[in-house]
Amino acid sequence: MGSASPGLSPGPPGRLLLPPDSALRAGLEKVAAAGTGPERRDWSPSPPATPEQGLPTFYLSYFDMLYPEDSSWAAKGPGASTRAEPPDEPEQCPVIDSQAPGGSLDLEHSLEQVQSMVVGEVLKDIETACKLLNITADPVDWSPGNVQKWLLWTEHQYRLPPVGKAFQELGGKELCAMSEEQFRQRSPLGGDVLHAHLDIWKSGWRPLRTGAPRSPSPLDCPASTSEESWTDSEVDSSCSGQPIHLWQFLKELLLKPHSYGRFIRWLNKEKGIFKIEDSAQVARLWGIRKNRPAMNYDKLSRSIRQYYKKGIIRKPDISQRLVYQFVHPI
DNA sequence: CAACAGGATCCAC
DNA sequence: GTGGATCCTGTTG
Repeated sequence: MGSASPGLSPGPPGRLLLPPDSALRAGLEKVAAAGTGPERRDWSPSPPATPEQGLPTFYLSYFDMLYPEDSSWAAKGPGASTRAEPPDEPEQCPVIDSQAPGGSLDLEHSLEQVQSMVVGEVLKDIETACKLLNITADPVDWSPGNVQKWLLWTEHQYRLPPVGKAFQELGGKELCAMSEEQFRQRSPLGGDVLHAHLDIWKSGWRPLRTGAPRSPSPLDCPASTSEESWTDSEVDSSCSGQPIHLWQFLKELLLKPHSYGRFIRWLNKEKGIFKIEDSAQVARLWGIRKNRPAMNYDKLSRSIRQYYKKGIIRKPDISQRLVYQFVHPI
């Protein structure tokens, strides 16, 4: 890893270039600016959960795809797993480095590709959050409980200071009606960023509903085809708002390595063996999903152990700490 | 000390 | 009844 995303300096040169009419663009740029400015606010009171700080997860997750850690993005086929760096065309990222003289057309095309990739990732993340939180994509529909879930989630994802209390009792409609200034008043630290995130949601949910042109997401409902093959169809529980099972939730996290790979990841996907890298974080996510603020790994692991009898999850043959195995990976 | 195993109880659906 | 959540005791590495 080491160097932070090359060519992604916060200033105009590395700015996200989204379609000019895109409301998403505005939100993204606001969020990006808030997170990467020279006077970037460091409000995480506790030591960050993950080592590779520097950029907020928001940024990281969208640029992970440009410099993929997980092979899924590289799409080199199912076999090319683990962290073997993609040997071919490692410089897929078309940004910056406009060395090629007269290559402006190519550059534009490349930038368009990057834009659509970023927008696609934003939409995918919104979808994922919808599923994991069991909320609708349109913030206007949110109940006060949904709003709190979203706040918790966003705080957690983008390491914002805790602001949930400042927005208690607010429904989605009220939230959406609030200006950035009002956000700032309620939450001087991070209120503006939160507003920007909400902006993204407000403009982002539409394509999800209307089927506006965009690349299909592996997490679309109903389950679509992707290299994630076996997990997709089974995991897609939360589309209909049914209560999600723990094993489904775990698989959903495993499906998004570029978002949750720091918390939980496959050790051997074919065999269904996975490792919980950050037990506290996984438990916390599960708690958010189930509205159980007191959730911890002790309780979560007890629930996992209930799966032993049911033949859903077991300990792998060589038992290791925090490593479990899905009994029926296919 | 954190992870692990599993019994017991409670609760929502 | 099912699927968890919670609490607990005891074990293990």
